[in-house]
Amino acid sequence: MPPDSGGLDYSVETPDRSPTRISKPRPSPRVMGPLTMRDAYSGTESDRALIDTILFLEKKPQVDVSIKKKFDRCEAVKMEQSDGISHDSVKGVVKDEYLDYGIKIDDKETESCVDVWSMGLKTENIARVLPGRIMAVRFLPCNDVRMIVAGNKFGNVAFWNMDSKGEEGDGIFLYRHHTGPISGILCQQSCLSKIYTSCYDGFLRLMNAEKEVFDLVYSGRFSSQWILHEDRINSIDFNSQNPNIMATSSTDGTACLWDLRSVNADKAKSLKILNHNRAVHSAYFSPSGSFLATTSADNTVGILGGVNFEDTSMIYHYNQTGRWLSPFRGIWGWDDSSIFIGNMKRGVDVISCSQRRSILTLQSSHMSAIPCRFDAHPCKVGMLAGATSGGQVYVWTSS
DNA sequence: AACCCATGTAGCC
DNA sequence: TGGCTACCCTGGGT
Repeated sequence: MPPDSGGLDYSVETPDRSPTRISKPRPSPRVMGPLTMRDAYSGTESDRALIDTILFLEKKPQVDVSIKKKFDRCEAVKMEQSDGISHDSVKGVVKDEYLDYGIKIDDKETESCVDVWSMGLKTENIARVLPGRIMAVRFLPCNDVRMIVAGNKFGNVAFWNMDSKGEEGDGIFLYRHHTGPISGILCQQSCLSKIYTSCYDGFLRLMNAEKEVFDLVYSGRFSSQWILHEDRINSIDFNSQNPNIMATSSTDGTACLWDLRSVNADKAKSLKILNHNRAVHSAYFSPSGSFLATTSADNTVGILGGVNFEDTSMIYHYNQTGRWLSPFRGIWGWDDSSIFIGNMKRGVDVISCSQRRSILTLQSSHMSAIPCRFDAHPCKVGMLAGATSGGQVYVWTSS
């Protein structure tokens, strides 16, 4: 998080409507639930999203039972050629030197900390956790429990405890958390029980997972605001080395780098603008902070590196997801070596940062849908989650 | 400004 | 098994 709150008003308000737990009953005096079809069709809750959710809970097995094979080793497909790479500049970085942005350049060709070729998809690591399209997926940053948090377009949030197989509900707990699509989920390692969710409805909610208490922490009121883009902002990311440096991506076709210290002034001026030909759906810093990866509807993934991110490489990657899938967003793995991004062939392309090209595709016959949104486990290297528009979550692990 | 089109998934028959 | 339809309300083209 940036050191400056950016003028956001964090005062707590009484929620307009308490989010409601809708999974199988578990004793908790603080929340409503479980809901029934009668609830769904009567009173204020009679909206389509809730009905869909109830129907899903009543009818659908939560783990795909059609899967028969026990274990499917990753069918890694070697990319035949480096398609459409343009190397504008991939050289000339200065080692061990702090530059204008306060970001240390690391040009070492370090060995990747994970063998991406060994990443595989086990059937027990596949589950349908939600109805409808998953908009955001996150691992709980915890070494002890493999817990996944996913949010869908209806405003539901699911918790999937991957370690509680065979238990009631297969370790999947579903909450009605928001009234619109979940735009983001934030879990912090320092306090695992606090999970923030943001929503298209303008609300930011904090869930205390231990007590199952939900609080509205932010309701869209600004004491100040910045106009950074001409169109919708699709992603915000902060540099791990210098949290004053922020990256945004926008439907206006640009990804921008900002210095929050100067953005606080009247006029916002970006440090750098990367122009794409179409909407930019993500701009994420690499774990070390030395690189920025952008994903755009113009069918490119951009990698910015070098001194003040002046070296730009545009890598061809087909990103036309159409109307029913969430746009792809290339995420970084566990170091600066690779970027993971979904493809339209029900696979996950792994882009090598140093080679500036796709080096392999993770594929599996058990994937019935295209994974669009991803998260790399912050504690477990090689554990990657992908979420689909059908509510499934796939979790790859490396051997 | 109005309209049209493509896109993938799941559930139903 | 396969064909049909609802979903959805984007983003680009005409």
